[in-house]
Amino acid sequence: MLTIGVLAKKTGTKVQTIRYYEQIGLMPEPGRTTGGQRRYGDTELDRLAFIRHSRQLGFGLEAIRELLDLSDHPDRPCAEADSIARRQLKQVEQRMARLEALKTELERMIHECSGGRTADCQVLTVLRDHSECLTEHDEIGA
Amino acid sequence: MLTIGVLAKKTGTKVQTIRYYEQIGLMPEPGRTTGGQRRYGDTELDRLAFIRHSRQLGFGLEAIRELLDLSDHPDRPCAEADSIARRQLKQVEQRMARLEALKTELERMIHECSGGRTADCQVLTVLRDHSECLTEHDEIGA
DNA sequence: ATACATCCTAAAGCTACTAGAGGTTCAAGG
DNA sequence: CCTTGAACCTCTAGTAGCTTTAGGATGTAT
Repeated sequence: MLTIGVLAKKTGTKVQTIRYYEQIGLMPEPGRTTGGQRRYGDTELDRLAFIRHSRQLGFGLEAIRELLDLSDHPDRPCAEADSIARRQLKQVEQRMARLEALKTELERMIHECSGGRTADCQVLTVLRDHSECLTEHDEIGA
Repeated sequence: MLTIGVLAKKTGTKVQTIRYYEQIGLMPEPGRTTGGQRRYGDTELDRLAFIRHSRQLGFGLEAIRELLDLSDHPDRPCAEADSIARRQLKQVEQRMARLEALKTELERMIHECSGGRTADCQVLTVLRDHSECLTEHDEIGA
């Protein structure tokens, strides 16, 4: 039986995050000691590891909820899991494309900065006037 | 003199967002009509355009606050603006590197999925067991 | 018995907005 | 002058995914 602190360490999660996952129903309510402290078993350890690993791969909590649900039903076709993963991949690719454009623009800004007074600073000039931009970009909702 | 709605359209911002920027002190309190409606001039238009463009390049609101401040003092050296931009570039590069690793892993997961039952689904298997991963990755705080 | 790390709950804070409720003002047309 | 309807106003709450804080209670080792 693991305390919440040990579980946290084993999975690289913060204690509060585990309680948060419980609160939103992503983790089950575990057993408690007579004093009211949570005690976990291996099932919960596996589940939390799954959640954390999915988070590391960028899946959102709702997607993870679906994946966990699929994982609990071994006999269903896996097409759905596949499509969730594909969706995630598409998002990652989109984010990368945006970041690529930003990177180019930032590099150009920095490159052109002559290191003088802010009045002549290219960094600020570019920010002031979008038409100075050579690349299209629209992050913000990225 | 511009109404908040016109200013919003010109800068591609939502009306509420402009009010929000005012609330957090990023935009100044503008003049008002006798009826209490906000009226803006070109100074505010420029400032908002600067903010929006900076956001599009991924700068956070605090960084933008600093950049605006520098922009207001043309005689100071621009080293600071330069370093803010470099910081931002570094962040973008880090995010890209992380996304690259995620992309690789997601592609592998999807590629290996045979399309059968969830019991054999590679997508779920990989999520279950981090040691199945071939790449290092740690997004989450990305 | 006592010390001290760890645990508990509940509520607020974070980023950067967005959305909604419920009411007021402005500009144009009749 | 009066009405209509779009756009404005404030205030509050909600979004994701946690983190932080406050103020106690518990568990374990000595």
